[in-house]
Amino acid sequence: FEENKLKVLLIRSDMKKFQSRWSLLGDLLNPNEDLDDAAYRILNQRTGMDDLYLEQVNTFGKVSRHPGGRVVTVAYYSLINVLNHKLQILDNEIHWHDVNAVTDLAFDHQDIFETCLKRLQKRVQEHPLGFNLLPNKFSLRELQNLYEAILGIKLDRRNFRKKFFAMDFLVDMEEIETNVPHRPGRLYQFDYEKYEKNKKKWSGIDF
Amino acid sequence: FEENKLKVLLIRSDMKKFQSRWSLLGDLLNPNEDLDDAAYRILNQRTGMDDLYLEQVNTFGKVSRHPGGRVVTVAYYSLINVLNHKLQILDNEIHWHDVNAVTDLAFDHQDIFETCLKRLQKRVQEHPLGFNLLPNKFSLRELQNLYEAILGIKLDRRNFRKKFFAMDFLVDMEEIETNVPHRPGRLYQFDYEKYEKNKKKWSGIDF
DNA sequence: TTTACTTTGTGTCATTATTACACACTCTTT
DNA sequence: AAAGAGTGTGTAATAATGACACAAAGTAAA
Repeated sequence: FEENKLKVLLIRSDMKKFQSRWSLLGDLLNPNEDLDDAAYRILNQRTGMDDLYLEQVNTFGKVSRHPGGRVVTVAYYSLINVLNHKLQILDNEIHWHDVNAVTDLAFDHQDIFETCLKRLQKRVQEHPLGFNLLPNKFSLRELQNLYEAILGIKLDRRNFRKKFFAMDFLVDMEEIETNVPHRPGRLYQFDYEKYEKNKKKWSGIDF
Repeated sequence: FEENKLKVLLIRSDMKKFQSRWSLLGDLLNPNEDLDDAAYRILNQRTGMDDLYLEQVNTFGKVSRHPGGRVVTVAYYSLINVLNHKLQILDNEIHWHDVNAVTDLAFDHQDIFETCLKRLQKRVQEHPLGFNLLPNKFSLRELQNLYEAILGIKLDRRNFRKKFFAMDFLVDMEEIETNVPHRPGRLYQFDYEKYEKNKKKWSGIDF
């Protein structure tokens, strides 16, 4: 999430057939490696990042999906806060793309991508995942911009604030934004503990 | 779904290690077979049934999950109307079990089973899948019993009826139940076409 | 044939959640 | 000093939900 846009990390395909179209990151599962561990390892190897939200989405297993032979792909998505993690993009064949501008990916990756984005859109309304994409302290405007970017819709500012305050897991840090060209907003933190405690009686965000 | 209970089809494990504990049905993916096709084929081979609702749920890939070696399992669940399809249970090592009485399955199948059941509980509140488990014509009591069995909760009869009528895809067949020891209820059909048309502006059932 | 029993079918009211909308305030920039 | 931009807050109308009661239709048993 950057400049109020939701972005996805893509790499140029190295297959001739797809003549440098973009594709999702991926690699092979090792024989003695748990599937979830593999997803984590691959993400870590490609981005150098650690301690990330990672969720399995779906498994794609059409015979024809990879020109090189039978490949079954288990798709995961991760939420990466570029600011926190200071991702080093070593390879200039790897880039962040606005999710609204992603088209025509290599293999069946367009399908995989859209499935993952839809899953994120749903999940973010059921659990407070969004915070993984924000700095530790954030203003409500930043939070709202994030939700609008993920869901692709405009939200009413007053109702948005009401809703989040009612959920009662934002902690007022008693600080305000700096370097904004207007009246600065208050900064908040997400209270993971409080959320975990109240999880049971909580059934979603729902915009 | 039988006798107002939601049931799952289990088979006795043939592995010594699990000394005839129950397990889910499964088999191997063929080299030149799409994953979804394989799920369908396996279901069909084991049950003789056709034309079923089938949904991929999750992929389980812990190294240690199968004592015989590395097996990655892609879990699907299906909704089978036993009455419509007249399942022949050829093998007496295969049985329907009340979902509330399923414990201690072989392998990691308990985990898989619970994941699938949770998915069904969620899905059935987002899409009208339930009809796959009912006869073509059904009374509102049957429908409510089904939802109660799937969700494991009691629902208010009047509100339930109101909700379904408001959705407006039940067709009144102008017939009534027979062979019930009380006042018979009207019979309804699910109108797939109407549902498909109105799908967009429809966001769930939500009990 | 009468009575008890069970389940159907329906309406209303109180409560809660959602939506839409306006204005004074604070800080920055010119 | 004035303009610009976004913050922070309240309220009223509307819609959705949940709780609840009673007459009617059929069956079963006396």
